[in-house]
Amino acid sequence: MSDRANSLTIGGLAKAAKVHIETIRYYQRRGLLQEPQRPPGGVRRYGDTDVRRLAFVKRAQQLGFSLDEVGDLLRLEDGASCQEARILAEHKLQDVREKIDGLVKIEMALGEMIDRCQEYQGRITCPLIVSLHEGFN
Amino acid sequence: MSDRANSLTIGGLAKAAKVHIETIRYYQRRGLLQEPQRPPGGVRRYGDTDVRRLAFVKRAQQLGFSLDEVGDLLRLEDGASCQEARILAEHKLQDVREKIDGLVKIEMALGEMIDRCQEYQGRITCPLIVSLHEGFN
DNA sequence: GTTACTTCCGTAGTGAGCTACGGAGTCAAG
DNA sequence: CTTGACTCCGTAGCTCACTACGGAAGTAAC
Repeated sequence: MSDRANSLTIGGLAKAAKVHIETIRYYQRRGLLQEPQRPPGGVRRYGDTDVRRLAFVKRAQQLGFSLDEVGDLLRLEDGASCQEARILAEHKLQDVREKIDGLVKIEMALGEMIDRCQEYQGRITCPLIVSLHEGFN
Repeated sequence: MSDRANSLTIGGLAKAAKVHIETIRYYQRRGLLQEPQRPPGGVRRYGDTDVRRLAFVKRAQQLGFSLDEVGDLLRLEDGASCQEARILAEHKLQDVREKIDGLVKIEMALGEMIDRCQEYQGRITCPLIVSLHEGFN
């Protein structure tokens, strides 16, 4: 709606999208966000499409896509290549699952170490340190 | 055992500990690994204690400790301060749990997106891209 | 119309954890 | 004793995603 107005300066866009100005400029340089025409002797204006695009980038990032991959996604958007987007997402899903598995192992190891530390409190050798020496799995 | 021999050159240590030579030198610069005396006109030699220390560092890293934190841990080791080590580990455990929670959310979101992509295959608008625009939670 | 904030733009710096480079010195095999 | 691999050392570069800086031009409020 207010998109046609394109009323935001870069600072307003930054606030609306909750990112730093420099991040916007950085995304423009990386080609993730287009730079609006600058009126001669004026200042660039942004609108809702830009706010939405920033939200898209941030959301994809949260989902574990790197900025390069976000770029791919944005290019797919125009091409409507659902197939390719799905393959990208499937790879990401696998990554995410592997990360979770690793972290769960770490969680268990840390938990055990802390428990043992609790039990043996006051002894000369800290079981946590010993565990670190021994390795896990 | 072969520790007293201290027979390894830096290359041998790197192989034994499965890290790059440059990583060893980097850890020495960071104070995580001590540099053995260099015999005049000779080459430094390393032993099992060094292999074990590298294993310690790598393991702590796997557990999500930064190299600075590993440094703390190594200092605690000598001081036998179990209490402090436990506090460090408890903080790390919390971090790890938060990371897991975030990733599980992402996992679900990605899974759903892929499912929808499957269903709607062939349509003009890719549901995966649409999801990315909508946000999750 | 003056003051004070923004924008613009390019370039440089940050942090974490390495990785590479280059030239001199050292060691081990044959 | 030569050849070729390895070590030493300092410094520079890398990746990722920003973040900061500085000076000129534009804009908004009073």
